Amino acid sequence: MLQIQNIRENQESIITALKKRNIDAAPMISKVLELDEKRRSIQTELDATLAESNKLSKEIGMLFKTGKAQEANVLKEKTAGLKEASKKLGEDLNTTAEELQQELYLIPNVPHESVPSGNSDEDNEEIFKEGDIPTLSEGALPHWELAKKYDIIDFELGVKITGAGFPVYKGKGARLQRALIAYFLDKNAEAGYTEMQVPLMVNEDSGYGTGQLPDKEGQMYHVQADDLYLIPTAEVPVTNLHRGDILAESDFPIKYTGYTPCFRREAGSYGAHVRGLNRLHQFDKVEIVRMEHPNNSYQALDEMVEHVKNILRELKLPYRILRLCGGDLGFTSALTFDFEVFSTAQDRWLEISSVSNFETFQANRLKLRFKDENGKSQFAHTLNGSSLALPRVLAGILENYQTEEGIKIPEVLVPYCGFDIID
RNA sequence: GGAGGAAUGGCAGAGUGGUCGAAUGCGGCAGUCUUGAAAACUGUUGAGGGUCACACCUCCGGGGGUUCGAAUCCCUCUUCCUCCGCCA
Repeated sequence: MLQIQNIRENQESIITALKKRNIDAAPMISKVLELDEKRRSIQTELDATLAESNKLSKEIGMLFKTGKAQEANVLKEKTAGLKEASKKLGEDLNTTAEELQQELYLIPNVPHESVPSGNSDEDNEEIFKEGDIPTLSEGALPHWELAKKYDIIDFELGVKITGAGFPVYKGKGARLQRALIAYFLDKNAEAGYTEMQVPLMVNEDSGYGTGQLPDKEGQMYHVQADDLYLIPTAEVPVTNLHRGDILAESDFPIKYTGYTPCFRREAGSYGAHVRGLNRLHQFDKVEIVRMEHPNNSYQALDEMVEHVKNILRELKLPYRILRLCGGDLGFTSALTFDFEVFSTAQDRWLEISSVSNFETFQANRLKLRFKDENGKSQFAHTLNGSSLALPRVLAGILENYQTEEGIKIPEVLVPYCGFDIID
């Protein structure tokens, strides 16, 4: 959520920047400013009314104390009108503030200056590419065929017990997945991220805190009986760890990592591109989250990008990095880099990580602040990234590492797996 | 799930209708002293709105009510503690 003060002061530049997202924010902005104006004028009027009524109450108290009950009763009558007025003003204030809040929820984050304009993922800017694309032998298979051939992932079994998009990992497939999780967590810990195990269901406040609500209501599984949401990413519970906090400057940087299953309804996505592991309702992911001083957040973002690069290098997977264009940028993000692994057998790029700086957009909703050097409260910057999303990394490994003898295990994973080939 | 008790500032903990945004202690910050540190002493120290800056307004778990006036009384929700039940 954008800060109202920021909108007041920079409306022109905000509207210009939001054009990169292909939206004309001018009507929203002027509505917000209008409501803000209205809110403040009601507030001022209410304050004056309350001040008057507080003053009278004090006088009445004094009069009763000194035994002048009659004079007090005269004053009492005067308060009746004030009371009525302040009640009405209070109601107006609430409705206006609520309306303002709802409008503010609709405005996405302002893209960073480096974000290119564009309409869709076709306009994302490739900024880095690395790793050799393997030459596979004749008859190389996509991962869903490999999964069947070596009996390591069973999609039909998942359908039986739950439904489409909930695969069952078996034997060496399960072990490889667990190895990846452990390997990612170890790499993250090595880089100074503290491992956290967090709840997989969150309340509504947490959903609003990181921006999934109200924007992406339909994408989360909602447990209605208890009004809880299954997390779509560890970003939600981990970032909300500091909801409402006022940190000291010396608390920065705050670096967390966490492994969680993620649940996404992904309503309405079917077809060839969602086959196998490409898109699931439940998948595993290891996430990194940072809370930073605003002066340092872009350096932190670079560090996160470098960190993910290192992991992919070690796994020896061919990958590229994209700077997302305005049209593809997430609602809450100011700048996002996507990592994609090239899946040779599918002959396409698969998104495996997304690393973003939200600047103060989430912090404003979370009320996550810190005391600056002057002792003033300021919003912190929040960032997060996948390091990494499991299914597509798994798909990439299965497809790129397949040989006639079987699927080789990347060297760094062998100690975690306890075997070096799936055959 | 049943029965009782509780929720106050970073923490501990007073406050049961008016001068309480709230005593006191600890912690934090600044200073005095000291070669430096510690101790001691002095001062300072919640958040939000509003204003050029003041004034002023709101907040004592959340919401609602009584009253001229609520941290204090009433209703309700949530959470925590104790006991019982169930249970990985």
